[in-house]
Amino acid sequence: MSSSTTKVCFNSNCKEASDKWRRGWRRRTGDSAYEDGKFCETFHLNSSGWRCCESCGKTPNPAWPPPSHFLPSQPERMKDLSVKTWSAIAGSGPVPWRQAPSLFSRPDTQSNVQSRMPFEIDVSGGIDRHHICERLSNASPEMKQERSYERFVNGKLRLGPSETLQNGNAGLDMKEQPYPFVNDFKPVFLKNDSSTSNLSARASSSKMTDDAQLSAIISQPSVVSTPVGRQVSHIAVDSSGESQIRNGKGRGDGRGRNQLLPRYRPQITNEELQQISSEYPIAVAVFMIISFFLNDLKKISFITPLFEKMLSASDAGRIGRLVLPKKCAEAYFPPISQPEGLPLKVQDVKGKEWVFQFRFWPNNNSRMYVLEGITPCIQSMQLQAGDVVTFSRLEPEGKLVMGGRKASAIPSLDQGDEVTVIGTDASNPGDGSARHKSGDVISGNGQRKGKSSNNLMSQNARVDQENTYSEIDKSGSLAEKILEDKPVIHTKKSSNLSVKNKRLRIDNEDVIELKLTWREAQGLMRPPAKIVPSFFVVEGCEFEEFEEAAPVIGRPTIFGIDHFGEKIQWVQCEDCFKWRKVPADALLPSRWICSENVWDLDRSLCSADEELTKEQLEHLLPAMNKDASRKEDITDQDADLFVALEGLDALANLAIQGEGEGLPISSESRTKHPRHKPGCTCIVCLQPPSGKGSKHSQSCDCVVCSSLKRRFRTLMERREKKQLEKEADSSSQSLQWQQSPEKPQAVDTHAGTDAGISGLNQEEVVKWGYLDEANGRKSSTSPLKGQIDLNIQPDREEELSPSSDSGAMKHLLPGSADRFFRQQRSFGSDVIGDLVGKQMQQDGIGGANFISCMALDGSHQKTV
DNA sequence: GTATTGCATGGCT
DNA sequence: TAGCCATGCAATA
Repeated sequence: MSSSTTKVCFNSNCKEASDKWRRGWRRRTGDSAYEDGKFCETFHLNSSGWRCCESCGKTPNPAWPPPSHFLPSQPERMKDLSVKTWSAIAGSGPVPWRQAPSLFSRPDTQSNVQSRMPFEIDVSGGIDRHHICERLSNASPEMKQERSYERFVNGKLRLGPSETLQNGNAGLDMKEQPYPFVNDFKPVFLKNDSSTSNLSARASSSKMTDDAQLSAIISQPSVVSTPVGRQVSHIAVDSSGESQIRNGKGRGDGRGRNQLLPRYRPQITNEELQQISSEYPIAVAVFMIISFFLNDLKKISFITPLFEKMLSASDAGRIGRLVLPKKCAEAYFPPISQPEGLPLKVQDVKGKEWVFQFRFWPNNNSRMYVLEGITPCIQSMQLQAGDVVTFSRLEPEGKLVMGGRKASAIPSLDQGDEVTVIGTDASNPGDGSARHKSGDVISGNGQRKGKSSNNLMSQNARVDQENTYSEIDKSGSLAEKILEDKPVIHTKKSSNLSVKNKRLRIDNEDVIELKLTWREAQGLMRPPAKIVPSFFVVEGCEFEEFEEAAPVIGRPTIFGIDHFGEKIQWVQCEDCFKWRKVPADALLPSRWICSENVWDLDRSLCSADEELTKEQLEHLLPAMNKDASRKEDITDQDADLFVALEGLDALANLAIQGEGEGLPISSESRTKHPRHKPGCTCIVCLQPPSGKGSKHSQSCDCVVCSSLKRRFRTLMERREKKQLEKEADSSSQSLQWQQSPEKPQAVDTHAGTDAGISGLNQEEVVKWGYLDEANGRKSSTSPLKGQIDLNIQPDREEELSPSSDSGAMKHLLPGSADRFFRQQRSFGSDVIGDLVGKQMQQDGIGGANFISCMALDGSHQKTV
């Protein structure tokens, strides 16, 4: 208690003078904000000066509304406490119920809380602040947390673990919410004319002590606040399940103490609550707030959303049985000991009363609770499978209220973090597949990860995912086609996918397509704009690492080399479909049009001529089509055409990016690794899928390549000699074999009759890899397939497992050259170690060197 | 033959 | 791995 020489109240607005001063209200934190202040005993209602310490200069938390918001004169309170004002209260001020405050709880910012504990608000004539604060100070950590209402962290609200947001699943993962979020909350109350709530009875009892009153308040769960405009309420279901108070009485048997699954947490919409409480204006809520401080909680009742459930096909079927979540049934419905159960009166939002049979079946030493006879009610609400039924309770009378929500009206993506899959028909209530779990399908933010995002985050996730899909959709014909062809992820059985994987099952066919989509997406990935990646090297491969941002989906382009030898991209205008040349490092949006061609203003209009000639376009498009197509190979006809047009020289030029000139590079040469830049020649990017093809360029003269070439020549000479000997011994058999229909059509390496390879010797054939893989087809347009392949093991050519790669061995044919050619095209990279290792051993290169070579394979210009 | 009931099964968490 | 629960299905009305 500080004494002062002044005899005037510290509050400048107070003109009282006194010799008997007391120190300012002691704060629970014990800080001295008002320690040296002097306050008279009178609370100056209309003054805010008392809030601001004129001694130390400390002011109330700016998040707090001015005091007048809390305690205007009675008529003014009703007027001032608009929804907007209320929201401020909900977010920062004294929130008289449990749920809304818990929205903002966060245990790691206790100090903030302490300064803004609602019971510290100076309510004149109300609760003894000191006493309450003492109680709170002495409360257990859990209680503190429970009562740690709102906190701000860097201007944002952090939501505590026990909170439930509009999607009903927040609180599993703390996410930041922008502060305005709290403005969305408003209470919904019902007027109770007939009875007095337990809360009000307790709170309004004049005999109750403040502590008891506080206890009553704190333990009272049956209050609802709903976010305005977000259509979802906050709920009275606490995560601990300890608020299972029915008619004001807790569950003595501890039922329902376990946490409800997020998908059952109610997301009752504002409209629903409003519908239920249509005759009770928001002003009642305001009145409730004020009444709380005035110890006048009479004539108020509450809606407590209990749980909700998405209707399964069975639920919505003719059977008329609604399977109730066990925990919900046990927590919120009357206890039943007999399977027959008991009739349960439920009122719908229209006020119509239904009677269902609440019963259970024994099931695996457990119970399966059902509501029977719900069909009329379901039909009355026009609900179908996939829609959601909600159960609420009117307090204090405990009347059950059943609501419904159409699937198409579900505001959140997730009920437990589900996401809407683009292309699904969410409006089809019979198809619950419209809702997906993010964790299962796309995103990593799902509840399935054991965490849950709040609704905003979910919405963001949805937006992101939509964008992602959209970008893929726009940028890739395959993706687009997939989305067109597969608008809905099918399920095997039920039309109701609800929330479980079972209901999200994807047919194998779809899985394949999704994989292809992913492959496509990989090809579309680009480094994010303005993001400078860091690089690290793994086994000689340089990787880009984007720590701040993931690669983005860009418009598919075809990389090439222009006439000046510079790398470029060819990109097609979304509108006019003309191909434009842009710099190789340009990051293009998924939708790109000529007007965005800032690099070539002459061709920044769709009316501008295309730079590519028709012939060039012919080369360009097959590559593009191939890239976009799900087909792994082009047809023989295409190959013939391509080879005929360009020949091996063209292939050679295409084979390695940068060695061609003026010709667009096949998309096959583009990076396949999403984190590598286009044109990257590291092993990851050079190596075709499944390990086929070459990792080394045909011009490579590294130890491995030169050794292999030498070894190959020796082997071929030896085998040719053997072959000639055999043929001399059995010329007739040889002739018969040559006429065999099994002889491959395109493996006549000696004849050289195909266009483009005429006159080539074997080495050239090998060099350019004209011969294709196991199916014996001619080379595709893939330049990579035209490169020499080190995946060869001449000494083990007949020992290889058919599973080594591509099943090529199944098609091995007589003739060492053919066999060799085939194998050198088909062996997987997994055998290269053995192959080259043996080779290098023969060549006197140690194993360690070999390992080094392999490690540096992707950049094997380095010395081995 | 149809509807209802009660239980069993199996996918999923 | 236990428990939940969607659904199938046989028994029954």
